Amino acid sequence: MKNISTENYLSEIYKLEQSKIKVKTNIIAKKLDISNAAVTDMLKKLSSNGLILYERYKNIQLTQTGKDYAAVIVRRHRIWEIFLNQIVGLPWDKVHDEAHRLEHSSSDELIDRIEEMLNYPEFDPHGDPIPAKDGSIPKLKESTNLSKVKIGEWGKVIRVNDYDNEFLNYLSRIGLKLGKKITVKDKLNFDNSLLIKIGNNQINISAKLASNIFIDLN
Amino acid sequence: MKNISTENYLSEIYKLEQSKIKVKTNIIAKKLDISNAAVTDMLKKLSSNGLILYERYKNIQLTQTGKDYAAVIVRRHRIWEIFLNQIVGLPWDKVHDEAHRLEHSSSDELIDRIEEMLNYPEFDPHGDPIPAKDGSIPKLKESTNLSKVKIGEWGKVIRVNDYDNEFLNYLSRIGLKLGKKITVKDKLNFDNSLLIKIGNNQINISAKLASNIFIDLN
DNA sequence: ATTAAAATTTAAGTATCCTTAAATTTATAT
DNA sequence: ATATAAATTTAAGGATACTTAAATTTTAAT
Repeated sequence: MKNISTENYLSEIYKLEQSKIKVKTNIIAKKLDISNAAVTDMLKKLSSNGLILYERYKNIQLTQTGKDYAAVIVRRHRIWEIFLNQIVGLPWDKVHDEAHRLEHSSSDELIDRIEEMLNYPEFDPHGDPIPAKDGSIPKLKESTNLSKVKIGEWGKVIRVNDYDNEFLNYLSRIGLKLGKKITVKDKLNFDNSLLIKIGNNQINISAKLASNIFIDLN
Repeated sequence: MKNISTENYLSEIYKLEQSKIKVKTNIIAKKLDISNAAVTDMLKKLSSNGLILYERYKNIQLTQTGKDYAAVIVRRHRIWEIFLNQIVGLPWDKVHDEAHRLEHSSSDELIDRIEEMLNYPEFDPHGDPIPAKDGSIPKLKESTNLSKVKIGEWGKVIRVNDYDNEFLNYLSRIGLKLGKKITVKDKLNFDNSLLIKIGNNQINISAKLASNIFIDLN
């Protein structure tokens, strides 16, 4: 176990790489809510520790060592999330923050044991894949951003972004969970909002909200 | 949540006070495995933060604020220990270290939820009492140090010290658990070791080992 | 009461990870 | 192509929590 700060940098960079987003000082600073200068400082350290490839003003990349280590952290995080959700019964919008702290404080033995208890899950409560012990990642089903779904089409929710607790809490309140069927009934050009049917309810959701929900189209 | 270091100091001081041991720089340094100078430094900070009463060269005492905060940490630790032992299935000698890390990374909501799952236990897997939310502590049954038990007497194990994993692991291997009946069959003046009967086995244990086991005498 | 040993504190310095402000480099718009 | 904006880095500095070495105070032994 390295220090918490290093672990946070590595897992943010890892998640950005996974989403095919170019990794830059700026975005790391925003994600970690610290100054750009602090990030530059740390990038030099991570680089000299062989965890990332870094040249001034250029994009950042994890080395294989960095990637392996980051996968361990992300794995810890996502296994904790399922555990907290399924076994402890914490709601969707609480598990992320809790898991974010616990991920730095648990031995591999504990994580492996919990993984076994959960019967080797592949996806966390938000639909994100859980890296296996060897670093391999379960394939995500192809998905469509809800904001791109056309009127009349329907599908099942397979992933939601987990950045924002208010967002997740709202999803719970409208009964939106992984696996739920959603039909797009209408779209307003005016504000790009969507009228969706979920269960027996029809609700209007904003474009921004829709863009954080991913659908397995029928 | 304050920082990890502060939490470690407070819970060590708290445990020392609970055991009626005079709290001195020296002993804190040993418990936390750091230099005396570092402890002196930190005591000044804790004092100026109103968590302890401290005068140079004198004994140290928690203030009420410090005591309340320490109880929260010790509570977190011991609830995690039971959870890890009973729900996750970690052995006796693994739970302490794991809980020691987790105690700094869990919200009160999580701890309360786990406490509920465990049906409000009063003692941790080593027999130590769990402070309640209001800081009150379940009364320990009166106990006798095993090394003080006379030949022919018997009783049940109600607490063991949790300082040393090798010790705990050895107890497991000889089948010694909380609640087990132990009879003292003989004592050797030569080295103060004891011959004890536990289950159907008779074994010889050292004076030092015995002094870390506490018995509810018949 | 004196002295030696033990405990404690002070002093000086280190590593980590952050800050703001200023300087530099890169990207974008026209 | 050039000006301007945006991103990034450098520079200087701060808080935290350690370290070792030296100085001071307390404790214990005689």
